[in-house]
Amino acid sequence: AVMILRSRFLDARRKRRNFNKQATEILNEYFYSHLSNPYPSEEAKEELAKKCGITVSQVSNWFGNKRIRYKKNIGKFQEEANIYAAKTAVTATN
Amino acid sequence: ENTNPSSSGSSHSAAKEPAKGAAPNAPRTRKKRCPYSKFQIRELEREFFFNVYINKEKRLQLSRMLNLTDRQVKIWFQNRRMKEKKLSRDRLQYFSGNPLL
DNA sequence: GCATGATAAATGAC
DNA sequence: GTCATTTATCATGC
Repeated sequence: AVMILRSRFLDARRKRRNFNKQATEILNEYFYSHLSNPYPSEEAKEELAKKCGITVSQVSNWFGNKRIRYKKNIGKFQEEANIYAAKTAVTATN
Repeated sequence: ENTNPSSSGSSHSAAKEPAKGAAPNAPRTRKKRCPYSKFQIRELEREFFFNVYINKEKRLQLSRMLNLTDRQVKIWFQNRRMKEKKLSRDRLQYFSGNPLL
C-alpha cells in the first residue's frame, strides 16, 4: 500500500493539470490589479493558494511564468489585461 | 551525449560575456541556461548522496571530470539542496491527512 | 501546434 | 550559506 502511494506521489509530481477557470480568474485578477508590482507577499501567496485550492509553490510558479511571459509579449496579453482592468474597475466602484 | 559549451577547451574559459574586447562597456549578458547531460547529473547526484555539502577539493575534482566550472558545481549543489527541501515539503503535504495511512 | 504548469541552470539579495 | 527570482527547457493538455 505504501509503495502504491509512493509511486502515485512520484508520477503525480510531474503530471501537469490545468487549473480550473475560477483559480485562473483569481490569479489573473491579482496579477493585473498589481501590474506595476506583480510580486505578492508570502501572506498574499498563502491567501491566493487557499482561495484557488492550490499550493503556495503553484502560486509562485504561476506568477513566475506569468511575469516573464507577459513581459516577453505584452501585446499578446493586451486583451486579457483590458478585461481584468475593467473587472477590477467595476468592483472598485461598488 | 553532451556537447558542452561551458568550460570547454581553454582552461580559463570566461563564463560570461563571450564578446571580444571590442565593447568595453560590458553589457554583462546572462549566461544561457544549458541543461546538463545524463552523465553529469549522475555524477553530481552520486556525490550529493554522500554529502549534501561539497568541499573545495571535491568540487574542483568534479568540475574537471564533468567539464564544468567550480561555480557551476557550487550552484548545482545549492539548487539541489533547495530541491531536496521542496521535495520534503511536498512529501509531507502529500502524506499528511491521508486517510490511507 | 501552441498554451500552460513544473522543473532545471543561473543570478542576486541578504 | 539560504532563498526568491529569472530564463530556458521540459512535459503535458487540448
